[in-house]
Amino acid sequence: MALEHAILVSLLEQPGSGYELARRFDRSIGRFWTATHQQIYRVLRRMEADGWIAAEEVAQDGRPDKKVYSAAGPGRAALAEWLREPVEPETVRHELAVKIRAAAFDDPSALISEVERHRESHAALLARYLHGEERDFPDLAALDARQQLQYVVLRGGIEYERMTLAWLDDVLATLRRLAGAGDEQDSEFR
Amino acid sequence: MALEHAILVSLLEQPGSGYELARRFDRSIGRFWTATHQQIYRVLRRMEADGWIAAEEVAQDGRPDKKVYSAAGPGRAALAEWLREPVEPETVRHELAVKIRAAAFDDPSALISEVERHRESHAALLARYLHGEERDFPDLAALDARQQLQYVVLRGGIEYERMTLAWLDDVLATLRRLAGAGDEQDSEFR
DNA sequence: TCCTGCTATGCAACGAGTTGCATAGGCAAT
DNA sequence: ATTGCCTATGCAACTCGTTGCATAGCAGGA
Repeated sequence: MALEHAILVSLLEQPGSGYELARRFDRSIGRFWTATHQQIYRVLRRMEADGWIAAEEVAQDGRPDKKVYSAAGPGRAALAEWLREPVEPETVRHELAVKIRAAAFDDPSALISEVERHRESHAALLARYLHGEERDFPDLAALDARQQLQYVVLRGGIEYERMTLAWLDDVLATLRRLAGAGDEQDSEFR
Repeated sequence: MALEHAILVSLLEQPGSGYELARRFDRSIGRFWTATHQQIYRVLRRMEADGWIAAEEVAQDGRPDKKVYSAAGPGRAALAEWLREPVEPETVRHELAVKIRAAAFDDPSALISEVERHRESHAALLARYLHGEERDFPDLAALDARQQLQYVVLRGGIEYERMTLAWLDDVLATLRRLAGAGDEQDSEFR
């Protein structure tokens, strides 16, 4: 499990409460590691019990109190140890790929609007990444080590989205070709 | 959950036993949807109970009997229904991306050999994809609908691996630059 | 001969992840 | 006034996924 490590990294970059972490996982980090607030709260409690992180109660006005966590020494040590362990091969779950192969046994044209929706959401994400690139990394010469590593991960996201967009266009062309051919075949029976 | 649907697609493409399915998930399908034999057996039993698939006991000599499953009518109907439902946004788990950001709080050079190993395994996978492309899709003009859809998924895999290789080179260059800078800084203290 | 490995299926236990719901105050709009 | 949304945390129940182990016959090599 690496959720604990993803949380540690996030807390090292910036301390925060469970709620704040959940929102970070919905945004930036969440593009590389997803988690719900339930998971995060549970893991935070375990990590605090293990001494990986330290909590501080913070009173707020007009809002519920929050517990702000930050990474502690044992947490940093655990992270360093994890870094030296080999990663297990990524488990991939490409639902759309399964659907595309499934379309062979049904009507391929039924998938077109679905793929178009995917295309749009990937295009929107790419735009957000590019915006973040301009905003967070304007001066390439002035980046410290942490920023350089954040930036190379962002570049990976950008390239992934570009590649995915091109592939989805390829998929759409294929589906439309098959839908067209299917129509022609139907018309032969008239 | 889409494991059931991935299994249905696989059985529609070619009937098989639980064991055979598990091996397919280790190979071709497994690049887009992973599953262990335990999961597969459990889901197969449920699907058979629901009438989605039909089983036939097959005696073999020199080997244990096997149960060969094939997709039944209700299974096809369930698949068609699923095709019309929108997919939930893919849950991504990019452990390496987390590690790269974590490296900012430890020694970046400790990650280099890890990334190199990843690079090699992606290069090997790309080679296998390209080999499969030559073997399974030599005559592009003669592909039926099913093959065209399989091929467009394979093209996605190929482009993904190419993109990943390029990104890992980018990551390696960044890590080496940081490792070099770290060494130089150390040497200033001598 | 023994050990390893392959085919083929399965149980039991655990850990990870999801979903629904609850609390509780504040804010803004209808 | 009521409705709905936001911050902030949490319980309980469930499903999904993983790991370890078991059986059982056959094949091949040390």
